[in-house]
Amino acid sequence: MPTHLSNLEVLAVAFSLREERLCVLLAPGSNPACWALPGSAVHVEQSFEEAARQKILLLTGLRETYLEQLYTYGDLDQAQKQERLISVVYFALLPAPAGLHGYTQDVERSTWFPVDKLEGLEKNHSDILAYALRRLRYKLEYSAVGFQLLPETFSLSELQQTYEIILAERLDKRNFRRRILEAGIIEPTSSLRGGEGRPARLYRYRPDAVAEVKTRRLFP
Amino acid sequence: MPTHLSNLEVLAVAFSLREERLCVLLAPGSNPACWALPGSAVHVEQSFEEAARQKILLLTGLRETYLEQLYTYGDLDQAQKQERLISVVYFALLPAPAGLHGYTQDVERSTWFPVDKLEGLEKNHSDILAYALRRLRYKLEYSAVGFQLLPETFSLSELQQTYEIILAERLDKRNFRRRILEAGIIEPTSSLRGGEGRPARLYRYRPDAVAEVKTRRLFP
DNA sequence: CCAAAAGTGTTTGCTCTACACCCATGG
DNA sequence: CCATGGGTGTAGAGCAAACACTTTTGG
Repeated sequence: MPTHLSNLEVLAVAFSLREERLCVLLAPGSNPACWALPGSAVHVEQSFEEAARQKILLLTGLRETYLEQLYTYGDLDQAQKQERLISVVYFALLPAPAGLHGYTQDVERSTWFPVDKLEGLEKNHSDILAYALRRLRYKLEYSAVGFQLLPETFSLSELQQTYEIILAERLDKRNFRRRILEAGIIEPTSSLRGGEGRPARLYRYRPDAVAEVKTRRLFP
Repeated sequence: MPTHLSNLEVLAVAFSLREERLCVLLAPGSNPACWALPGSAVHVEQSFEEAARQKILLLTGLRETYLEQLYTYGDLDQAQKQERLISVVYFALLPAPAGLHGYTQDVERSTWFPVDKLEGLEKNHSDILAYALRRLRYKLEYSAVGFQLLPETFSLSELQQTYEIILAERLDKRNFRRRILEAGIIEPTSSLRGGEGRPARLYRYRPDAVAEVKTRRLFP
């Protein structure tokens, strides 16, 4: 069986909320005129997931993020046909700093870009991003990943805002609360958050309750 | 950036119906006491998907099958830590020959095994299979892959039987028909199939109607 | 005419949706 | 006491589930 040379990288499509917009983390591409999904070689004795996690840690300082394998591309290099670039793409959700606003980053010149108006991405990366985005919206509907984009505790209004931003549609407040609470995936904490208006009860994710959710769609 | 040696293979988890049971295609493993998912090296100038398709063609004679990438494993070889085996796993649905019975194969000594009582699989392969099976059941609920396991034309009873076998539960005949037909994913042909009892109208898949289906679950 | 499988509607309960007002706090 | 966002219930519509008999063919 003939084998051949291949290069291996992991790519990360990392989403987060910045100033009430869904953003993706991009780094300068190999072509300096383009932005690209952050990627990294996989070191010896490191799993794909570890490599992706490490890259995200490096760029954002966040270690414990939601991470899931998305797809693996293995197309041949157009120039040198003998050489194949294997890109294992991971999908990550990073918590927004409290209040949906927050930190900026300039490690390796990577930055957050709103997903809705992106151009000048490196070849193929727009397709990968579009796929990841579709997957995110999809997941939000039948699974319960929303709060992975929020800090450890959050109000129901913040959570609803998150869903609205990603799904790009308005949701009914009462229905939203009922469904999320009935799904049993979050639980109230004892603390409140003040601000303008009446203080909001803060909730936290119940890590034990992941499995149950898949039964029915949250937003059919 | 340190790179290192890696071997690349594609694996196929190919499902089909044999004698009213859901079966998976297995080949002799590298350890001769074990069965394994059929795999193949990826040739130069061949995409992952082409490699998977070719392997299935070789083992079953079927070329146009439903195929989708499932997951990529890249664990380190336990023995030689410098060496990594990258396994890109594909998920395939093969049409049963008419009437849910059918052809046997003995190419490369590969055979069909019912998924419900499997043992003696090669390391990791049971997990991969379990994952693929979960995915199949899942897909069946919200998407419309069921008839990929049937021949080109089929009766509604056969289709229902397929769903019942895979989901391992009984479905109501009238409700099943209504939903499938309302989903608009199949259309009646002009032919009937005789047999015992009243002849059944045959249906065919409408390839144009894939996108629509995702809107709502077929079996909530 | 009997056996065997195909085909067909309606009622009931439940779930989703739409909708408007009171509550708690800070200034 | 007023502005701001947080929090709450219900009625109606639409969808899903349960259910049994008639039709067509072959032997």
